[in-house]
Amino acid sequence: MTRPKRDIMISRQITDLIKEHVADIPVQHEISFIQDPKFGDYSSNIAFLLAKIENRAATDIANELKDKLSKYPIFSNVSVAGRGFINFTLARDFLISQISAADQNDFGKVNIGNQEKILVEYISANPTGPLNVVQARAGAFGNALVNLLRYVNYDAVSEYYINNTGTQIEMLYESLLARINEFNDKPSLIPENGYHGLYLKELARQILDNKIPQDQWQNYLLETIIARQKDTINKFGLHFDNFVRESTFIPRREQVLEKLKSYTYRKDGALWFKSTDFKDSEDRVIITANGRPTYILSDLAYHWDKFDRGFTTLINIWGPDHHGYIARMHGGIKVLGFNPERLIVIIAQQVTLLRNKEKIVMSKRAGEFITLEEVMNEIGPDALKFFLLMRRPSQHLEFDLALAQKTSQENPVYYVQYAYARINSIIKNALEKNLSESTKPDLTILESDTEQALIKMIIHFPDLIAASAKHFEPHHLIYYLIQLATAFHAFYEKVRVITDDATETQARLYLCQCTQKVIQNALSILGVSAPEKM
RNA sequence: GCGCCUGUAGCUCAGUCGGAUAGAGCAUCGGAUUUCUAAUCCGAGGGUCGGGGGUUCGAAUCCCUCUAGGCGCGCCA
Repeated sequence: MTRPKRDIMISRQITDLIKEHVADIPVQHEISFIQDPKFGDYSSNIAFLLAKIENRAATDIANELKDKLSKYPIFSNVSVAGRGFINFTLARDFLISQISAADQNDFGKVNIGNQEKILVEYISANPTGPLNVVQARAGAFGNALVNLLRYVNYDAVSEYYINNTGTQIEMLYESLLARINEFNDKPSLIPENGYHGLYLKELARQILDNKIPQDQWQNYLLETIIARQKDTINKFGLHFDNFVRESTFIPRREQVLEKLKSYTYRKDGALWFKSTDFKDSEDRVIITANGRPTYILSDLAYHWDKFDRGFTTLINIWGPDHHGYIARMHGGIKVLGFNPERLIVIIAQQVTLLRNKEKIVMSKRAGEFITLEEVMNEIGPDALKFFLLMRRPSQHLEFDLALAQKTSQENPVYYVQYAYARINSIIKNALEKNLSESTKPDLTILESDTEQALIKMIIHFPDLIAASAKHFEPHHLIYYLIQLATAFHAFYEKVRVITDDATETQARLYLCQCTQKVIQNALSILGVSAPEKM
């Protein structure tokens, strides 16, 4: 007998039942996961919304619906609370029917994206030095976001844009020359806006030692820095589908200029883009008085190319110093003939690093910064990612490196990973005792409070994924993982998995496996490893 | 001066985009292990959601205003 495939999202299943009694469900309708179990498991705000439309009391509507919805066997209880909430408690049989889907490797995958092509561009650091911690944050976030979008069926692509031309690159080269002169005992002065980091001194040494011909210095410099950045990215565990170079778009700048023509004017020898027509605070130079194109010209060419490649949504993750850049980009994109709303800019706010409560001021150009490499070496890529992803991107983030190390024992990443490792150990023990997994364990015996609570957390996973993806907010997964781990640890303390009772053992092993799969799926979206043992 | 972000427990932060008695971790205090990993569990205390006004059935959330902090404001990126 075939039945239509049931939706794995609890919220959708409940909504479907409400739909049988309410013809038009307002878009603001929400099924929320209730944290406090005394109210139930999920709640609906439908009565409030209908009250406004029908001009009736919310409690009356809620009570009517309650009577109608109570008859469905998926609920063990439906109640009305507050001024008109409808609260649902899920029936045990229903929980069991849902958990039986949770040992699938793809559990939690829901369709939101419909294979829409979406491009996520992040980090895109200038190839002028080592990656820093803000870029680490953008990196951890972008990587997790791409994974999350793919999980909900977007055709998501990650891209890193390398600004390998322009004034900054020349400045970098001049700074290198100064360092080389330094070694050759010639007069040397790093330009005022140049790069003072010691890595350039080290590179200068390398160039001299390897007797690199002078006409290759600039290329050697750039390629070395780019290679090092990529190396750091790999060590941090980030994956990019494409690395795109700004130089690729030089030919296309002309076409951008052509399109922008009616929104440009000459002043003081420069060519200006009338971005104030698009809510920018001032107009912007696109060709300088000495004939150089500014950054935005290439960037517009690049974004034009993104749209040409068929992406319908572009997400850019920028540092806080770029917020003033958004208006002109949106303006430019509009003039190019695309919908500026299709470019979504997420600002990854600043990261303030402290060491022993003292702020570390970071400026790449001044050469004072803690690199991503250094932080990673101190606290490890997993803990660093987890930490950076815990905060929503708009939140300014501060953490003390000394503290992060000192409290690493209580670090939430270990708490979650420990749950995974614990389960692994249990399963290993079961295998050693030749307890074969039952394909159809009798799950009805999972009736204790901690078991029920754990099941509820597990089957909520698809809803959590959907909500996180919808708002581009991977940080919800962190809080979910901590809750899930809490539910598991509580279960572990309360009941024994491997006992003399075969039925009980198999049912509990099954629950462990489901928990483990969910932890694994969530961690892998975040880019954090799931260790077999700790 | 203009723009962006932030202000929630002692500390670091969530709060499913307007919903119920505002939550978690850390820290503090008090308990738990002869059994599958104590990197664990159970419990307690701790709040004028920066202040004020407005919108409505209902506001930490939306609007206005004040205030505090951070960042940005280049013919750099």
